[in-house]
Amino acid sequence: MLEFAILGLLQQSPMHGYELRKELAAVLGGRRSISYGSLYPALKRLAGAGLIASDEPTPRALLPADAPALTGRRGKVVYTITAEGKERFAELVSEAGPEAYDDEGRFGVHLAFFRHTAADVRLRILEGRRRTVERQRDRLLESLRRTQARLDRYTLELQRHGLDSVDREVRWLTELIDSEKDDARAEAARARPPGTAPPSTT
Amino acid sequence: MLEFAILGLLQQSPMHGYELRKELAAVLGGRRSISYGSLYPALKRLAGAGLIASDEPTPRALLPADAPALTGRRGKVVYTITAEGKERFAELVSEAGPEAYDDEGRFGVHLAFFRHTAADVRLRILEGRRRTVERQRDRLLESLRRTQARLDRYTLELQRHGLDSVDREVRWLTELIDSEKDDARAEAARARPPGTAPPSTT
DNA sequence: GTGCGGATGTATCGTCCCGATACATCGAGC
DNA sequence: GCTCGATGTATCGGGACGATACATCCGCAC
Repeated sequence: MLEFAILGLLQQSPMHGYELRKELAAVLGGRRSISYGSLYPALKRLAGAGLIASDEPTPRALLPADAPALTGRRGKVVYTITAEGKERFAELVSEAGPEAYDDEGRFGVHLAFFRHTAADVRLRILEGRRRTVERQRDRLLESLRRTQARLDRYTLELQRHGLDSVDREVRWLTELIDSEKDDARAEAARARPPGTAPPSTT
Repeated sequence: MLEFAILGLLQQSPMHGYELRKELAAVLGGRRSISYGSLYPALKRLAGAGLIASDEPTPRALLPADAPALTGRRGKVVYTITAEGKERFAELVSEAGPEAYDDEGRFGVHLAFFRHTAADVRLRILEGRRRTVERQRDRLLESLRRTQARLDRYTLELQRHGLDSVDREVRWLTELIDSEKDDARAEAARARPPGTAPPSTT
């Protein structure tokens, strides 16, 4: 997931770790952020796989003679996506199976890069996510139905809030899906000569 | 966090792993569940620390003579909380610092066992959680304000939904806090002789 | 009556992720 | 002149997760 997000961000422009972390936090929706303990190993893995290149500039070049021996003096490391990295990103961006929507974080990353995703894949991911969240809601409802009586106020309140948030997510996804379908219809109408019958909405 | 939840559940009654996992999922709000890859190591840690005892019954006792050699035949393992475990749980339940509310999961567990928590600690945890979530909201708003222009529809939509969910959580917490304060007032009124002046609401 | 799927049940392994921590620089404000 | 917070790179230990393996029992369909 992290790898995916990193490739997506580096696709836009080269960055170093610090920027990457901030952009990542924005992409992830702001609620949960990524730690350096995840970021740097991920960058290493990506570099090892040849998907990104680390550009380590000014390793203390053109120094005055009184340079402090060899203190750490780490230079900024700029990461750039490679051609293989772009290929890999294209692959990841067009995956439409459960791995694209079952995990919340992963789904968020897909959504963040939807502008690089084909329209039909977008729709499948959104609908898949909706199914996943609906199943969560059903499980929650079921569990609430069975245990409601012997729950105290706080647990009940927690479940209620969870249920509410799931409901809202389903509604949100439905709006997105509807708007996607509208776009698709408009697109089809644009490509079709006027007066022709529109295809049925399956 | 897991340890905390396990102790809380075993406080109510002894269980084996499978039950524990299901109850855990309910406690966690139903959205994210715990895997065995987390559960069993946690149980081992707790047993190692003497906070729970594993009761491994019927290790193939009273078998007919034609018992199948020594096939695996694992017996059910029932876990029981020990006296030290109860002490530890009491400690955990009364912690009111950031560790109680900064992490969502941890906060959820605290809430789930609020009936074992003193009223003043409850209030401090709820208010701490609200501050944490409000800070998340502020960061999100700030980031939205700065980047709004150059964001595409999907990213924007994701942020909007995130913001909405944060807002809802703040409102929910406020309701809980108000209701806690009402309870506290009622309690104080009950303990106070009629006609005495109520304490000021700080 | 038999077989098959799904719930119950215990457990491990590799991989990834996180929090804490260390180190280093630089601009702003006190 | 000094401290505080942002910028910046990096590691380490511990913990969580997904995948996987294995075993039992029950009900339902064929």
